[in-house]
Amino acid sequence: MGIQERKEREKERRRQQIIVAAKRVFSEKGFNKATMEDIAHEAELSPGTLYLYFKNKEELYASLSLRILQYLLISLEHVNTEKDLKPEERLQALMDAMFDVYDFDPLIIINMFHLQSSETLKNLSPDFLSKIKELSQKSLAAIASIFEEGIKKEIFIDKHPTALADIFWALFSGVVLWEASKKFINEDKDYLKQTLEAAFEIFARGLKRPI
Amino acid sequence: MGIQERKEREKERRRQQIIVAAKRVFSEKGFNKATMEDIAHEAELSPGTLYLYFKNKEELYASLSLRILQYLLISLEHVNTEKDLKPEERLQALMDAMFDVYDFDPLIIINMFHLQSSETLKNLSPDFLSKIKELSQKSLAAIASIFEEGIKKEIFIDKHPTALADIFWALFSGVVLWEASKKFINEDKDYLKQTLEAAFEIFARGLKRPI
Amino acid sequence: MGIQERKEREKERRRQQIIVAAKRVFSEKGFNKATMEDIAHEAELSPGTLYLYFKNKEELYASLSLRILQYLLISLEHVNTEKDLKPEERLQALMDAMFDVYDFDPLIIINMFHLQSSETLKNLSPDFLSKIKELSQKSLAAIASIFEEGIKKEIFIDKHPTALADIFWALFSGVVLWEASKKFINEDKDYLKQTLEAAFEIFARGLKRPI
Amino acid sequence: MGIQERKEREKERRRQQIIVAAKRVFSEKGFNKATMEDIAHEAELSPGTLYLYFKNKEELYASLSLRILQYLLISLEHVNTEKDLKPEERLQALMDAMFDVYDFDPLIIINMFHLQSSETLKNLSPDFLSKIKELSQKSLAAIASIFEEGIKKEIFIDKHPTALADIFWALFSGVVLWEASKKFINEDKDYLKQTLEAAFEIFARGLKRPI
DNA sequence: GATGAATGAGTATTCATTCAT
DNA sequence: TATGAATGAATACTCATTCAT
Repeated sequence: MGIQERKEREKERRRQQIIVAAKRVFSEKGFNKATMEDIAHEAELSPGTLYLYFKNKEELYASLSLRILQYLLISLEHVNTEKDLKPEERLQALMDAMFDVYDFDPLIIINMFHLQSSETLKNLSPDFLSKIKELSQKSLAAIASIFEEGIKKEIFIDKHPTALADIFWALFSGVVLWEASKKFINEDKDYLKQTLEAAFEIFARGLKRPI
Repeated sequence: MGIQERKEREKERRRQQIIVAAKRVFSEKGFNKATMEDIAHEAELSPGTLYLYFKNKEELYASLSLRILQYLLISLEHVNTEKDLKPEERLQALMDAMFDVYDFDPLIIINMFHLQSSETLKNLSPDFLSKIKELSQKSLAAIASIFEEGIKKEIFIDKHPTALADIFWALFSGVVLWEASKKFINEDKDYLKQTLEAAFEIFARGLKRPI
Repeated sequence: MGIQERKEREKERRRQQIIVAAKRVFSEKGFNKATMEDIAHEAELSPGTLYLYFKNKEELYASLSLRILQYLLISLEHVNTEKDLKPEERLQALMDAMFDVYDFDPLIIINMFHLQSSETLKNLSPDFLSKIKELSQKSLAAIASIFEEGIKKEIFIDKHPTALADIFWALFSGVVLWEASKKFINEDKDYLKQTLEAAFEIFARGLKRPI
Repeated sequence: MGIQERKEREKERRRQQIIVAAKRVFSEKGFNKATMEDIAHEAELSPGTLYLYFKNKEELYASLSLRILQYLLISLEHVNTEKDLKPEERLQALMDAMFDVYDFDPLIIINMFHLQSSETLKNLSPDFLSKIKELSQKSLAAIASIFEEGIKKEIFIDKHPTALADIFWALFSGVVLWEASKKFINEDKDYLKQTLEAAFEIFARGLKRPI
């Protein structure tokens, strides 16, 4: 392992160290109330150091989303590349993947909505922004692709795969957000999994071409 | 009309004047960038006056949500009180009502999510908060009630009406938010209505008990 | 006196209050080391209030220059409008005026050089900037005008009045700056007046057309 | 050449390398906007290395002035040591020397004024400071010495040579600064040489004892 | 000597909120 | 009631300088 490579690795470790701290602080306080000093403190670094690794507060926050988008895309591609699945089975695999992604980071949807606010987008560097867009589009495309065979074989209803992907994603994110909201308002227990399961069940049935 | 009552009416008019101005400013700039001075200016009042009618910036913003929640509840109750509708017809009426509510104020969902962030809730007065919760719960209950007959008659699947209400609401808000997001990222045209229609179609079919 | 006018007057008083405080603090610490908080403290106001009257730190500093430029221009115009002065007498009046301006504010030249740095100019509002330029140009023109008659009557050498004005101003500002510098380096006594007098004497003689 | 000496030479080369880079960066960005990292980058060194050769940013900047002061002093001494010059001729040689020094580094005066600000002086090491003072005083003395013979021979007016040196230096620096300023404000062309020539002409005539 | 990653003190500016009038 | 001038807490970000390697 050359010196160059070791440095690169060290640098990546620092980034992760900061991201982990940022996630903790942002989760607890939300974007606005969390200060860079809080995060630096949590990461046991000085504020200045954060800026060696992230352009600004927005980009640090957005990095959390980037990470999850990467995880999401990999999961989705896995669903697509699995062989010999019937359309219904592949749909089931998609749903399982979404549960998995949610488990990996339950803040996924909240992060992503913050990310998409126009104010935030303005403060990101172009490079960063295009990475986000690319991952975002690929993920959607991956979801769409899952529906394709089913549509072609006339098992699923005759909609454009992209439209189905939008609806599927909207349903997923809607349930996640809504269940998070209910917690704030009703201080209920966490029904996320159950609701999501029921939602997916309805979606799956609604997706099938009526006989 | 007594003096007391006239004063009350005058006061209410001021509140509305401020709310209208606030809506314009918040829509244009978003919560963070909008300043109380902006709103005061738009309402042709002084900043101090705003605080005679609203406890603080958060509560002013939340008032926008309150207003729409009231509209929503009335619409939903209307769907419920209409007589002689078959479950499928009532479901259709619900969907139409949601389109209508969205037209009344397209920012509905965005407002509501801001409202539900824990940061915001902390700054609201208890009175206000309970009004919100009440309306919120009543609305959900109204939606749930729409499904009841269909479930009883075994036309709709056998889920708890509240669960179906959650899913329906999540689907609606998910689509609204997601389509808004896509505009930021892809600068696409506005496909909201189409996506919503397709989503509702799938939902309606998925809701029906399989034969 | 109407309410409007009284408010206007009150506002102007505040501006002056701030300017006086700013002058004290900037004189003592220089532009960079002086903080807005220092100035606010000196003015017995809060930092925020400074920004109600001045756009930013640069513009507050520049206001000091504006004030002196106004004084300078009035003095110079006075020299020009005085009647029945022979060119030599008018030149003498100019020199006296410069002594007077220096007494009014010995930091005049130092302020003005800070003002003219390009970094500073960028931070000024266009309105402010054009006021500065206008006063600056008028002052130069006023000096030039003082030389005109003498040139026409062939008492002074045959140079363009503007060129003479430049040289005169350069000599004045050069002496002021240099004597200020010497104080820092040599901690000498203040020879400004003597040096300026001698410099003016040489200039006056050099200005006369050789026989 | 011993090892010691070779090291010494190597060290001096590094200093020059840094000074050259510093000059480029400071010229382009000014003192405040120029960062030590900029300079390090320009010198193809690391920031830390700069501090092995210069105590701090101020002293690095001041080194530029030191360099030009050395050049100035040599030029002035050359004027003094030239033999068989009549006072008027020696005065002319002085003026030529000043043109030459300006050509060597047009930022000379701006640097020197920065140098003389009290803020800067506080940050210099005593050694460095006394070098500056020494060169500065010697240069003034050299200028004064140029006038001496002319005064003694009653060709120049009867002022103390040091006073004449001050005035001469003030005139030179005043013109340089003023012409630089005019460029910022009026975006005029560069009239420096012309103005300086005219200024020197007036000075030379004013210096001569009236008959 | 040279490096360059890490430091952390330092500050202009904003804006929700107040309160004397 | 209404005003709007004044407040002052709060914070992202910079960059000269250091020091372990």
